[in-house]
Amino acid sequence: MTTARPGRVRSEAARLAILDATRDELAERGYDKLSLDRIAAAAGVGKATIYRWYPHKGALVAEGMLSEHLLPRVPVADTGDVRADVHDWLRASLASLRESEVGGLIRATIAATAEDADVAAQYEARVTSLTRTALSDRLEVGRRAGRIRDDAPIAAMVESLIGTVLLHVLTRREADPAALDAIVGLLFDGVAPTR
Amino acid sequence: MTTARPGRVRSEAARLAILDATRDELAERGYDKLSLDRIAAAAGVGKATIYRWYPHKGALVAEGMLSEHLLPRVPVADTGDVRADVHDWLRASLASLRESEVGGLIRATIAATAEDADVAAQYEARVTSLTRTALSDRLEVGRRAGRIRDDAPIAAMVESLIGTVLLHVLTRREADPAALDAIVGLLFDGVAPTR
Amino acid sequence: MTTARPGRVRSEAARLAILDATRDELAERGYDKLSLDRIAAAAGVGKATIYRWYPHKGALVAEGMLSEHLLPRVPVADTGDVRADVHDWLRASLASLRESEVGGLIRATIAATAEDADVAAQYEARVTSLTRTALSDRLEVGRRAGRIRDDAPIAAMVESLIGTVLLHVLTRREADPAALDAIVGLLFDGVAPTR
Amino acid sequence: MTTARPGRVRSEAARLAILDATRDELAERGYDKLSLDRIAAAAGVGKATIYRWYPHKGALVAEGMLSEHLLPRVPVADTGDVRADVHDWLRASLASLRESEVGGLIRATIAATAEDADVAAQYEARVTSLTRTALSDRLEVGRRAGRIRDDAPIAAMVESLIGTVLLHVLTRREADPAALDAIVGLLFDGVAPTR
DNA sequence: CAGTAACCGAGACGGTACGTCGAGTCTTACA
DNA sequence: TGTAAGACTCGACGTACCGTCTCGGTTACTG
Repeated sequence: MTTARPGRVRSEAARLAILDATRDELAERGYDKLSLDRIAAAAGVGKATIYRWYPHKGALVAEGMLSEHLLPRVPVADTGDVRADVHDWLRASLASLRESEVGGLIRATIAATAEDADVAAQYEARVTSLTRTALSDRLEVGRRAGRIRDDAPIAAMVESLIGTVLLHVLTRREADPAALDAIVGLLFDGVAPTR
Repeated sequence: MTTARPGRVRSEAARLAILDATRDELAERGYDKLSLDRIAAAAGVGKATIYRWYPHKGALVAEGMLSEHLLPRVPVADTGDVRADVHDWLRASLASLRESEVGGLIRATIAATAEDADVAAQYEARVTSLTRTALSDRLEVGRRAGRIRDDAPIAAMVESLIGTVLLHVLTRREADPAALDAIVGLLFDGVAPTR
Repeated sequence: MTTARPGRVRSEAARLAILDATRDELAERGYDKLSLDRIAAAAGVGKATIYRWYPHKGALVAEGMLSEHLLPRVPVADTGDVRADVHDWLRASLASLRESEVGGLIRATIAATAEDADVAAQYEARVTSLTRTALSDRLEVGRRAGRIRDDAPIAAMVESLIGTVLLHVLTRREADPAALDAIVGLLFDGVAPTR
Repeated sequence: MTTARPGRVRSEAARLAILDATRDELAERGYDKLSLDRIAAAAGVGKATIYRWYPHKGALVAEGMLSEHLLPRVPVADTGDVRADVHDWLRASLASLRESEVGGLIRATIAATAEDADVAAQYEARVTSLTRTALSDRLEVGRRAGRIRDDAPIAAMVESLIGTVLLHVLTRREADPAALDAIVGLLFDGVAPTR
């Protein structure tokens, strides 16, 4: 039951213009060079309109991230072959970073996350958790199909996958196919001598 | 044969005071709230002295990082048991983040790395590479000792370990002992069914 | 019909605080040691507010001068005796320089005038011209009363009077009464032998 | 008997290079934009060398002024006709200001004089006094020749002449020939009705 | 359908920090 | 001892943003 207060209603056009302008700024200049003056000007919006809805610079970026406005999702396929599906997800994730706008956005996001605990919490709860769940679910299916050991540490594997992507983003490295194979091999087979 | 240019020599006292003040500011406020005015004041140094040696804020942070001034090193022990040594390194690394100053510094470092490609390159070349080498060397010894398969993807394993630490830093998570065990188990044994 | 632009209106309080602080700084330290940082601090105003309205240091000083804020006016009396009235004006003008604040302000004004052609033009148009007119008018009345020759070079006389005051300011000299008499005698009687 | 102290002797080349560079800077940018860094660079001299000999910026300018390095002298001729000689001096003085370098230098000098009492005193004692004496002497000769009244206020006349030149410099005005005639007429004949 | 409450753009405000430049001092190596 | 070079502290410059605050004006619910 919406309260229906009196007064003018929030302008959706302004909201979207702000988020679009934020995304552009973030991709182009990064988080700490983000300027609300510039965003307001680019969005054709008064600065006060931004501050009416977002208390901090961080809050604005957080909203941008957890909407569709900032980051593309990389889906986890299910072809029946877990190992191949994980491999593909990893390859696709690293490939998406090659598109310069996506790489810039993710790095901006990481910077925001590093600087601001609230942003980090939002990000974890509403963005990373989706990826985490998607991977977990796929691995769980693989386990039930017998492609993964019953007692396998699935959560740890998800962590490793995400951590690997993160490290590649920060070090701005290429996604070397051989290295990809090595990672997937590692996670599935481990390094210990054959038991 | 040093060139012996004319003119006053660079003040080592000023250099150290600047790096100390930078570390304190970084730990306390993070990378994007870093103020060179404040650093200069805290170091008892003119702002021009900072800019004489460091063209960007990023360059200053980079120098701070690759000296002993910013980050503690976590050594990799060799007790004969690779698995335990890796486990200990991971536990110690994650534990060091609990000390609030270290956590703040690392997050500031990550932000700097995300925002500035030069900083990232420096960091990779002079900091991460040390850890990477230390871990690789230890694993290599383990391999020669037969505790690790001959064809094991050691480089990938190192990546996974560092990526895991990174992800914990950014998400500000506790180092849950069970999760630690899971990660080490994963890396050594993989998730595939027993061959 | 005033244009009524959008946006917040200019703060009159800030404008006056800036001019007052400028006057104080100018009297105390002179034109080239004038610091906009100090003015802003003394006026309780952001530096940007000064720069928003005055593009140069010179423009600020110019505005200060042509308002009542910087210089006192010395009136030209009309007692019926031109010679005495001019004498009094000259004495009063030179006397006012003895008050340390006025002397400092005038010297600052002269420095501003010497350094900046725009300031000089403003000063001529809106300050000196008032004195020039006041003296001219009084002398013209004296001419009509027959106390001054019909073909007397009134404009040149005004120039001489102002130039004399100026020279005293710059050389920081006392207003010697005998010298005053001599100047007035010179201007009325000339130096040529009696015709 | 020169004392012949030990050590290297003062470099005359450096002294002259400094004064030349000072004159150029002063003519081009004026007193308050004078930069000792720039002077030192232009003169090929260390900044310390300037400060060894001149305690303040003002002292350097003062020395420049009272040497031949800054200002041209306008001589006072003696053709037998005082009135014409004074007229010519005034015309030549005002004409010299038209040369842009001289005008700039004089205005810089005035600014220096207005800002710094020491400079003003030096200037009065070593520059203006020369002009003052030259004019006084010529007028005195005229008096002895009967072209000027015995009781004429010669000092006041000199003041008026110098004051007039000063006012023209500051107001950046043309030397209008008719105005020149008027001034000379004023000083010789006064404005009072014929006695 | 008039009031009025909440919104909107524009843009000025007090501040903080930026990166640069200049003043005046000090420290080298060399002459 | 004097000199060129150049690093030093201090402080001002003029610009850019921050987050706040009026302005005049626009919706849209409410009495």
